[in-house]
Amino acid sequence: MRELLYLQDDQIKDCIQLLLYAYRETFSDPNEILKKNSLGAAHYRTLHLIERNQGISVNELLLKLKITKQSLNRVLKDLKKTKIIKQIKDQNDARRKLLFLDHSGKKFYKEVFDSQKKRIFNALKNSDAESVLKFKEVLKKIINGK
Amino acid sequence: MRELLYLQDDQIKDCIQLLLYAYRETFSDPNEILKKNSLGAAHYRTLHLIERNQGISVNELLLKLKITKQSLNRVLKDLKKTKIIKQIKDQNDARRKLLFLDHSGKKFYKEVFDSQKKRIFNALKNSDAESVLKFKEVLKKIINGK
DNA sequence: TAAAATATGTCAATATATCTGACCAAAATA
DNA sequence: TATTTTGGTCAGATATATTGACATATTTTA
Repeated sequence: MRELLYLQDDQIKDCIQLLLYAYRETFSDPNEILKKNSLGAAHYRTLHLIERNQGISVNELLLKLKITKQSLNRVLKDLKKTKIIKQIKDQNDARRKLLFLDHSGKKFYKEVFDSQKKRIFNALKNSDAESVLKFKEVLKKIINGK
Repeated sequence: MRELLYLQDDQIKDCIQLLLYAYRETFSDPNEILKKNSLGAAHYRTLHLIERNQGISVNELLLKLKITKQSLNRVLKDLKKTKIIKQIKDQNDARRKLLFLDHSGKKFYKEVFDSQKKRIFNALKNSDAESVLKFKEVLKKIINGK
């Protein structure tokens, strides 16, 4: 069997370290703005998913976040109180409460996203289209992998 | 100016989400083994860096981890107690205490790393060398970016 | 050599984000 | 009608981090 350089342990450890740093930097950028609004990283992760999946139900959100509903509820309560998100009963199934960005939510989301966007934008700007494509492909394989 | 598709907000949001998922999955794999040894993710992050940088000092470790020394000390204390790491005085500067894997550390690190390796290994195995290269390049740009 | 700086460690209080487990109510479904 | 699904809540525990104060040993500097 051919020895593939990029499959050696050292290379894999490199990847793991890069992933750790990239995640940490990307998700620490919005902390300042979040803190000013008495919110934390957990609120942003949730907000991000609601913005990307307007009308998502609580259960669906739980599956994506992989946390307990007790944890999520603390976050949702804070986001509702500050009018960042709202919940609307599903017409077809009144048990389900669908989540949307609320009044102050759109402005707030934009603000937080912009603080995080720069880092990714610059990285992609300095890469060619193909690199970005491959970058995403490998990430997807990691997510679905094991 | 040409409109680059991969620089649009939606694409950037995609990247952010992929990064979040990839990080979460990769760093949740070792949790089971860690828990069995009464250790957590923080211990592994530290252990990983010590393995990759044998002989690193506490201060250098702090800079890489970006946490306070009080936080790090809890982690180091646990890792020393269980003979996973050891500290040896720097010959040239006796204030500095250098960190190395200890007796049970090598075996334990291997075990934990292996639990995390599969996911990355498979992802890279199913990618070509160039993709892996580009993947790492973009990650590096994200880390150094903003 | 005395003073300042550096490297490490510790104590205490607090914040945050998560967990487990128990329980409840409304609505849909079998 | 009985069961399941969806959402919410209370209480207590754990893991990881913070701030701020202080202590000790060692090295560097004035």
